[in-house]
Amino acid sequence: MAIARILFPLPLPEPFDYAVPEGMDLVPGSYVTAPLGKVERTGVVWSVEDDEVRGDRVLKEVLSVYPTPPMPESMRKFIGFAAAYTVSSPGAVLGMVLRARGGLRPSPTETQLEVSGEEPPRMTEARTNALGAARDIGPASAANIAEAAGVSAGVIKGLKDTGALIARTVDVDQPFPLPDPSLPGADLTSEQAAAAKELRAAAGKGGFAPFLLDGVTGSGKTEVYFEAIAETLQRDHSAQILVMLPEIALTQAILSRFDERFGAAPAPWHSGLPDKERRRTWREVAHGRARIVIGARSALFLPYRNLSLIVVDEEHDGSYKQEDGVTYHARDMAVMRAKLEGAGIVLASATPALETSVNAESGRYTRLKLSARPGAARLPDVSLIDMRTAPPEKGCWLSPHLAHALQQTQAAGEQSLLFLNRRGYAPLVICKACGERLKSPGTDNWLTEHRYTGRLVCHLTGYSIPKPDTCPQCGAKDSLMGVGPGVERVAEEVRTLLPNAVIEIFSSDTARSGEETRSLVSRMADGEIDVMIGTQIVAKGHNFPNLTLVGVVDADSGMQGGDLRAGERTYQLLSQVAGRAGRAERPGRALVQTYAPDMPAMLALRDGDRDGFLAIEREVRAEMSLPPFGRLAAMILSAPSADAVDKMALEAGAAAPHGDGITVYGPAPAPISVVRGRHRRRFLVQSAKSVDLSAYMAAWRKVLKPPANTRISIDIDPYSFL
DNA sequence: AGCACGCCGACT
DNA sequence: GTCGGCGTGCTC
Repeated sequence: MAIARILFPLPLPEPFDYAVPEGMDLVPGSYVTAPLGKVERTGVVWSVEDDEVRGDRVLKEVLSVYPTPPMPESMRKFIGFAAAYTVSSPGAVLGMVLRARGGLRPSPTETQLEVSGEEPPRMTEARTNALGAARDIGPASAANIAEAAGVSAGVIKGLKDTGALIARTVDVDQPFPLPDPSLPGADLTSEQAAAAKELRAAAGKGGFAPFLLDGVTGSGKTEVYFEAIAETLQRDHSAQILVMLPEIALTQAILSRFDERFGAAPAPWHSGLPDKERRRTWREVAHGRARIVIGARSALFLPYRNLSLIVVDEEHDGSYKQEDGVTYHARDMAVMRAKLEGAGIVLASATPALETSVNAESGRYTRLKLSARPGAARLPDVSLIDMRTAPPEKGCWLSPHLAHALQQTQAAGEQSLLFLNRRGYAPLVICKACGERLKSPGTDNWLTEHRYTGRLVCHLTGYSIPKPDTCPQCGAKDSLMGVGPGVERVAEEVRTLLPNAVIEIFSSDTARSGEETRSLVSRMADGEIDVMIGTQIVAKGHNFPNLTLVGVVDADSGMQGGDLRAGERTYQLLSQVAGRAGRAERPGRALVQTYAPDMPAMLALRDGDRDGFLAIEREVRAEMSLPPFGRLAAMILSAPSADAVDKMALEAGAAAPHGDGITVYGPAPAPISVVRGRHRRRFLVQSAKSVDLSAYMAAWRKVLKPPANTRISIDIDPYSFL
């Protein structure tokens, strides 16, 4: 009897053994169902053993096999690798792969009707209308035809019975149209053409080949990697290509650019995709029929049959780091996956992560540089405003310099963008009478005042209350006062400064839906808005041709929190924001307000000296053996009470195995020490580059026996230190 | 992840 | 005296 070892999409430590019924054809990678406890579950065959029965245990039998092609070996290896690296179980990683259950079954079908050309024996007005509608909208369901014709379902049925309408069964999920790589690409500058040529050469050869496409904002990186996609499609007629984007960039605009270049929209994948589309994309990917997939980080875990090229656009973007559940960095995992698949990979960015930049310098990645913007567009002039010598007036947040620039810009009929990464009106509310700082219950987080909605909101937990009239602490009336700037307050200041200007706030509060976002972006692009005030949502990829002034209200705010990437992130964010200015013919300028104009990040930003900035950052990290010159991992313990978590942390610290070149720091309260009523403590573990830190963390985790209620999570390569 | 088993509060 | 709350443990 054959035994199948089946991995389930659950956090189980290993695959489970099942008997293979006589005549069932199973191979490693087959998608199957099998009884697990009381229920029937879907899993993947991890191996098939021709052996006799294992021990004396009676095994349950595999129930059924799905018609989906088996998961390729490279994918199974990738799952194993990802589980070991992230210190989670292979089943948990498989859980990320099998998130569209319906994708395993064939497409649901629908009965559609179309006109046969035959005349019904008796014609009525309703019948004429119905046949007309059926002719107009083509094959459609009975209900749709009835609605389009404004007749009842009975009329449609009558026509079907006479043979004037004929029914056929069609799949609800249609395959994606095939991309055509032979369509002409955009006209490339000589620099773009040179980069495209190198990518085409590598894509034509096939095999693992990592590139860093390092191009300033607006230099046309997309057109260049389109050429690599075209070449890959041409070389291999079953090749699949994954283009990853930060979640926020998955807009209609990028889909239409693919459509224009390849004559077909790509298959989309992201967390907000409706079930029906998710199922369709999953199925088409698994069958190898979806050729180009465009998706957020989770698209890396789709079951491609022949993944040949991965593009990671905006590779430095923080949203590639998955923070809960299985914590992984999609860019790093993508490189690993490309290696296992023997696929090409292109990391594209205007501000590459230090990790990526170091890999390019060491020659592990080939760097392709794009230094010019096509046409007349120039990078803006950046100047720093020293807020110590040119402070704003009391109660204001814009220095006289920036205020003046806003007035000039409006007078010239051009647009301004103010950037402040703080939602709401004021990030802190205090009581003038007793000094109380209002916090979210059970946490240390300040409540942010939102004047537009009249509420106080915790941005971490979502807790929100109407703004009280009296201080909850001392009861003083009308004593609560917002402290510090948010976008709403800056908008108020601009309204006073420019009474005739059209001013809009662009933040996750004002752009809740795709519709609202599109409307704000298109109104700005069309010049209908004079001053846009936005949070980091404005930093990404929008093209505003008439925008000539970018003001950064508080460039220092990103530097708090003391994590190792603060300087890097600030530089990336600010240079992206500054890059919004001057994308068309008009030159742009960026004014950056800072209290620390001597910081390397600020000086580099002013001078456009990204490489100088990276060089300094690199020294610091190398000196301290921080990534990418060393490794980091975090272990976070949480429990309902501070006492319980402290006790557990003490035991965990004592149980940490000794390891050469490994230092364990902590326990310390995690930077957000209380989340949803759970108290958290964190260990930070640092090691040399050569150490297998995942294995160390796994060994440590294994000797810990967390008491009831305490939970342990491990984060390899922590990014946010929160 | 489900789904069970298992021990303590408000109902007929 | 039962119904049911969700805490803990198992699933080949």
